[in-house]
Amino acid sequence: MPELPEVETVRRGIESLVVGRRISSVTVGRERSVRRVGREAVIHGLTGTTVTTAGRRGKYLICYLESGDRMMIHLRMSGRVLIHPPDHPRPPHTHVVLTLEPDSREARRSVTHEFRFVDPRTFGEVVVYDPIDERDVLPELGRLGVDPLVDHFDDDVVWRLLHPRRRAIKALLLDQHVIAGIGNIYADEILHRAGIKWDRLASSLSRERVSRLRQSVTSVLNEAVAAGGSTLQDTQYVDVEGETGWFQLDHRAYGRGGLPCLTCGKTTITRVVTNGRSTCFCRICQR
DNA sequence: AAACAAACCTGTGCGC
DNA sequence: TGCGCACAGGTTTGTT
Repeated sequence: MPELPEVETVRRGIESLVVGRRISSVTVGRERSVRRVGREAVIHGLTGTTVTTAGRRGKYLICYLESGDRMMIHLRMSGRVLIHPPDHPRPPHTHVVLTLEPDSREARRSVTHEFRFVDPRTFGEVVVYDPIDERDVLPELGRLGVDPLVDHFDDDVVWRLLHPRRRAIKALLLDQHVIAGIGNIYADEILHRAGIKWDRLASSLSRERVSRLRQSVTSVLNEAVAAGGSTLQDTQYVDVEGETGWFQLDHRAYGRGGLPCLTCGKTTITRVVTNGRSTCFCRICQR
């Protein structure tokens, strides 16, 4: 579910509601959500400490702790972070709960809250680790590609990344080792706005078209972050306060198979399935 | 190098 | 109303 804009929205929520507040207790319901390091490491690593900074790379959330350790959260398909008062009913599939002490300096932090990691499909995870062990515990972090909003991301960078590769452009956009943070929704939106068909080989695109693609990546992701991400019909994705995003109202391709193309108005959006993943695009606008 | 399938899980929506 | 099946935002691993 959550891609870069949704994860960034969660990161901002943690920044405003969690950073600086002591974690007084930790409970882990489902071991699977902490499978990487185990229940004890998560409980001992978090109890009594404080999140000092909330960071993100691609779809990985990384909270820096006062103890020197770090907490990595990946939401995968169905994970959510919710920050609510203890008397607010815990949703089903609440697997990890951190109790946050009040912070009298700010009204919305002045009472106890629970930081809840909720995840029906349990693909997501919470990892607490010493940064010295990062390479061993989270080897995939070291293999992440450039983050379009965190790293330097200009036409030259994107050209060098894409042009050498004889691979369908959508597959490259989705490849977290190349560019980190884009998933199925935003890949379709980015390609639609760039006017590029999903199966074009990256090596066949001109510098001008790669430049247009880079602009599309930047503008779509920034606009989506500004809108608080995309919440689809099932309302799976919400921010830490339970609010939906709004970028789905600006979708022009994703989920619009059979509906008119809002850009050209001359045809309908085509939906194809490859590798069990759906792709929506316009046969006229995208070539 | 790249394409593809399967695996990890649960919930939802659809057709019958 | 109930049942079975297809399908869903991600990522890794293994096979062609």
